[in-house]
Amino acid sequence: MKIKDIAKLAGVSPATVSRVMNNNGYVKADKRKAVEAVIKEVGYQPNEIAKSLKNQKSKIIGVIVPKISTETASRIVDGITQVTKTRNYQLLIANTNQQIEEEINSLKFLSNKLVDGIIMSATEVTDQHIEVARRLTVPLVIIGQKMEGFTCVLYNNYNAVTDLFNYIVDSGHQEIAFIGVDQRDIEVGQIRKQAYLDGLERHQLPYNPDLVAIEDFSIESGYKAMTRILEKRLPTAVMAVTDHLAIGAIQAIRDCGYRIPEDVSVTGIGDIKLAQYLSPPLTTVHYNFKTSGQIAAEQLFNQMDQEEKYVAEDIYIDYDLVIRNSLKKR
Amino acid sequence: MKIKDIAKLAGVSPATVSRVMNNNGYVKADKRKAVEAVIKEVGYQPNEIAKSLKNQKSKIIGVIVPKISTETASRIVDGITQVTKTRNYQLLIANTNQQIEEEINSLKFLSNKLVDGIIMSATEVTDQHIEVARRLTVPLVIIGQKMEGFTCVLYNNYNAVTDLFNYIVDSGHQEIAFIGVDQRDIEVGQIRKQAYLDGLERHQLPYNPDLVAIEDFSIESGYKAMTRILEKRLPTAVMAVTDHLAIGAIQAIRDCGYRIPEDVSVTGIGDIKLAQYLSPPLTTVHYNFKTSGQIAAEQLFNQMDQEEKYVAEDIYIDYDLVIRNSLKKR
DNA sequence: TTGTATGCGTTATCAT
DNA sequence: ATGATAACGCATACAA
Repeated sequence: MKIKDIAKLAGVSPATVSRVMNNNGYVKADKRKAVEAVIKEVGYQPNEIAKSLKNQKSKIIGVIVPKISTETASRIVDGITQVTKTRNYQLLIANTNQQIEEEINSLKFLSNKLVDGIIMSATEVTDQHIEVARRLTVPLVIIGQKMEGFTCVLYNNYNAVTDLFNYIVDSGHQEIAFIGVDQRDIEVGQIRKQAYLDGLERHQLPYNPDLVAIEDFSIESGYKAMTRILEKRLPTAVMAVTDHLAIGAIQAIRDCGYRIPEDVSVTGIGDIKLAQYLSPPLTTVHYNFKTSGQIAAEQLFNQMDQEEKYVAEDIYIDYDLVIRNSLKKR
Repeated sequence: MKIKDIAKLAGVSPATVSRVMNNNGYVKADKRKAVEAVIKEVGYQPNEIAKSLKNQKSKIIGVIVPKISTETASRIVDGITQVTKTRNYQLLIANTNQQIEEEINSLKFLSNKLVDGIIMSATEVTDQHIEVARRLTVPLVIIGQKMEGFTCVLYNNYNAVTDLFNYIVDSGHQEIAFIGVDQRDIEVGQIRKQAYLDGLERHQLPYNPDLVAIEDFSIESGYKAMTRILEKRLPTAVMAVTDHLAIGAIQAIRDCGYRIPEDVSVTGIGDIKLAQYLSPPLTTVHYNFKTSGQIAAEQLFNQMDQEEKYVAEDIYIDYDLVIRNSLKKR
């Protein structure tokens, strides 16, 4: 059923039907009523693709995430939908499974006039990313990583880890282990580690490579990393760069017969929903991922709305230290 | 940059460019090379919307979920992407926030030739759902609920709860509380409860309304429900219809000064990723949500591929009883 | 106030 | 083997 058919049934021209559908232009009350009657009668719904082609916009926002089945990603997406729905925009999700190549491809593909703007939650930013991003014909907002020349929504990782580190030291810990991720992830792998190293130095604590382990993002990685550390030395506290890593570490510590937090304290970062329901509840840093999605979407719409060149800006999301019982004062 | 421009730059007709892009029709090697050179040169990417209009298909699958920021939903979506990517299909996500109306709207909207097929993860199926679904011009697959006339991917809730109930009774429990959800959710609210009731009868256990509480899906709801039950009576075991409800219940039980599982045993359903990392690790039923997403997508493609009327079928997803330490033998 | 006709960017049909 | 052109369904400029 297309606009022509409706026109015929209502005894008017296609243009009139279009005017009724979009509520613009002049159309007499009786014709309008006739058209509306037919529309309701046959349950006519316009072809969105044809509209997109004609209007040169799809009312779709592309979202690129490294892995949708992750609490972080799904909360970001939730935040994005929160604001896109007020604008009647739809979300096209590209799940890249942490494959850099997939990410680049999605970036290219989505921009082919399929979407009006793109939000990308990134873990790693390569030169290739930047190159493709520069060629984009639609606005792009990045979440989670810094990318020169684009609006980025960032978590204040350095300050967060610093605050957390200070709190751990203030609680009387001197042997603080660190479980991190690959340095290619600038924000999580590099900055969080740097804050740890700077923390050691600031408190005149020695750097001990035996207390540092680098792994992937999974719970299992946390387990492996902690196991490696325990083979060499027993720290009094462990700082993991994500809650999942912390959970794996806790498991490993228990499997070695130690108690938490009596023997070893553990902290995470992220404050996943279940962090407070673990036992002991996890001391961590709360990031409001949903908010970051909302802000990214708002920024994107800002760029889409204004014709002139926008000014890229970095926006830092607030964080909160969440003190629970997985860390014990000594 | 459109096909016409490429044609001009390469000194050929638009038709030839199209042939090169799609690798069909005849085109001499030298012309092909010329066209390819220009395409690479200017980084040409075809307009997907125009292609969709012309081809009468968008290569987009619509996915309707009640709440994306939920482990269940995101794992289902993950499964769907797993198979859509092999077909070069994109995913359009409609996050309905558990609003029935939003669900209906999405169903209507997505079908307007915007998507080639729809997968809907449902919590409640109303007459309105069915009516709109029947008018759909694209195939539809339902996950999680039964809907007459459509292919449904279902969790075998009755059997799962029955197995779990039997296990609880076999472990020596007689006072078994039940925390459920609203009956409008047929599968989770109704069938799981019916299996509980039938379990009582089969084992000649009395039905005690004081031991049954109905709430929403959240952890907080589990807490509230359990608190209400504890005000009246102390069961030896609690069966919650989701892991989140179980987690809330555990919290409530502990806040009343009881130990788990020594004083009260608790079970969940779903086996969220963290279930095994709780203390005590949660006894639950494992559902492979990712698999259900994959199967739904495969079913959808089956329907999209064949021209003739397909036969709606119900597909049940396997489950596994996962015995952990939140339930104690008496 | 309404209708006719054109074009959005692509593909496919039909000539050549 | 290649090119001109119509058509996909809609919105809009222009004519009436």
